[in-house]
Amino acid sequence: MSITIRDVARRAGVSISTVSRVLNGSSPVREDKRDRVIEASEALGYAPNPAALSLLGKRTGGVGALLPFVSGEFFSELLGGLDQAAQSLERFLVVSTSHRKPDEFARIVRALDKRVDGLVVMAPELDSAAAASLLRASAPTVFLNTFAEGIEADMFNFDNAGGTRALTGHLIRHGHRRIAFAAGPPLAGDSQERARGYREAMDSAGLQPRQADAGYTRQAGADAARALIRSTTPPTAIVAANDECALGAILALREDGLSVPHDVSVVGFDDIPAAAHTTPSLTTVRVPIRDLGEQAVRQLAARIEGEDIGPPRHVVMPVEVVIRESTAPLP
Amino acid sequence: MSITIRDVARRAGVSISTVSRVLNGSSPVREDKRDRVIEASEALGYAPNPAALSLLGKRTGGVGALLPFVSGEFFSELLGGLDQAAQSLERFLVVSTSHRKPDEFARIVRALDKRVDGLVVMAPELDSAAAASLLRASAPTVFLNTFAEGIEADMFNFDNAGGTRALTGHLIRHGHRRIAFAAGPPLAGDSQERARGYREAMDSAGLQPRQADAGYTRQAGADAARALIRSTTPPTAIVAANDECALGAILALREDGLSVPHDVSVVGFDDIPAAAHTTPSLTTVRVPIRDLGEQAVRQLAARIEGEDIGPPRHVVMPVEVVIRESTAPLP
DNA sequence: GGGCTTCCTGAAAACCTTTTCGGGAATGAC
DNA sequence: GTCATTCCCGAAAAGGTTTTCAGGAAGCCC
Repeated sequence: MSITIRDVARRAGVSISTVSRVLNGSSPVREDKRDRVIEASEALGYAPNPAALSLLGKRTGGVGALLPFVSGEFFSELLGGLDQAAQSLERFLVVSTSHRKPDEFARIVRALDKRVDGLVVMAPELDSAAAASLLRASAPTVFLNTFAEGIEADMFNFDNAGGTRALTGHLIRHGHRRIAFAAGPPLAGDSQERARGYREAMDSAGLQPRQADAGYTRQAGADAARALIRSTTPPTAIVAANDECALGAILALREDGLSVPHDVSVVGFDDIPAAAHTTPSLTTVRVPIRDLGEQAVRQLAARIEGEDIGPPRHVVMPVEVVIRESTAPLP
Repeated sequence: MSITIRDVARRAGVSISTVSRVLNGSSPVREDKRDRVIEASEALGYAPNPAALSLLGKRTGGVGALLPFVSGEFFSELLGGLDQAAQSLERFLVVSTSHRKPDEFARIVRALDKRVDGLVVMAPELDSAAAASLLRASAPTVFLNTFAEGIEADMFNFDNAGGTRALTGHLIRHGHRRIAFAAGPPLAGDSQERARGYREAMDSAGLQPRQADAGYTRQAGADAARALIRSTTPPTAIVAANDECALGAILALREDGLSVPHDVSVVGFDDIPAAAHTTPSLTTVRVPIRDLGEQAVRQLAARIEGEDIGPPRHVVMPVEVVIRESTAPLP
């Protein structure tokens, strides 16, 4: 059995109320008793039972992170950011992954709700109705990379559209005209935003957009690239939905005997570590993943503490184009 | 306020005991009442308060993971494995990172202990005394990559020594004689094991081992490689403590105008994703990180359930040498 | 029909802590 | 010396749930 406040009280020869008062400094206690309580508490290594605190409606000290999944370099960076902020705020992180099905999502939220003081939710495929029902859960919630309209909650996003717009513009300035977009999952909000940025850049240059269905995986990128390149009018550049997709595309192009960037330029999104170390290194958009995680947790913590930080904020974090070897001017 | 068992009882017109009995199937309840309870419970969307359960000494459904840190590809894979097993066992994952200081470590363990049913601890730098005191905490514990002798607990490790032994042997068979080892953190058990495997292979070939202090980071690998290569008898091959270290070494060698593998062969350890995608791709040892995480959680869950799975097991998981481009026979 | 068993169900205790309430002692004012 | 005030501190309630205990009703046997 573990040590309870009663053990401390017995050893110090006082009541449990007095122990609680000393340890929380909630009201004055005569000096001799206070000393005895402190001595007993330290000798026994007492720590309050978190379950009892939580039952009393006190803070649990936890932040919950609900992520679509957890492997891959993107998430490893994100987790690093979440963890760092949690550490510095003396909170602990409860990570849970939701495997897309909406009812499972609700179940996990309910289970998590009581265990933590607040939730960081990343669910790009979440729609507004689902997000709204989520918010009825009592714990404060911050959304990451989630594009639900009309939701009264803090939301932190990258400038997805701005990123692909800038990348596509870069290709256009390099003389490319037939630029295709290998799209991500159709239901994901960030994916839709990236598609929008691409289309806007193409439109404003008077070029015809051309979209192929792909996804956020290497396999999907490879398949899409093969389909594009074997079509009657193959593109000279491919804007991929993310880096994984771009890396898959490059692999497929090379297998077809094409050179990147000589024959085809390819760009990605996210700037995962592999983007810099692959050959050719990948022109992409650097997103401040780590920052995103950190800021989200800090904002959440502020809400939890009940600080007066105004109405919910919708933050769009700037992204940065990184030019590397996978793009070249059209000769 | 959230819905309690009392709300369900009121709506169903029974006592809270009856509600508990129906929902847990702990003893028979007459059919009409049972139906009413189930109806009420579903209509209200009732879910038991985890804090109350935990207070009663019931399971919390959580698995705690205590890791040295959380970013990097290695940990992302590990987390993926932990998460996958936790998901399939209907448990949730509480992740906490311990930033090495021993007292902080103890603090986190204490805080985590009551919130979860068991702990997966990865602490390569943990010594036996610390591990033993950790085990006095009541929750079942499984150690990962931790080398504490004489500890009565489940431990899952890779065959670290076997891995470097095999890699070093590979280099020796390729005609290398001057093979140096860029060592990892001196206090980490896995690091010591890798050093041991290297030394054993060198000894049994009658070669002189040569060790340079490095670490598990690129920077450390680069520094060590520079020092080695500028010495009077530079090695023709470097065995690095892990992949990050190897990648750093390769970078430094190239900056010095040397070709890998033509002038110097380099090998790593872990087979992180970047190892396959870098140029030259890295000869290394593939460790079943994901499996390790999965198995650890499964073993922990079995202990928690109190299944009769015999005494603590010390599992050494086999590793696999992956030959790629960063090694070549000596001409 | 009376006594005994069986079955079901409600009351209450237990888990651990914080906080409110009330009482007792000490101190100060007159 | 008496009364009022202040200061401490212990008892008890509350929070949500499971489980034990005990009691009531129904069924069975003779």
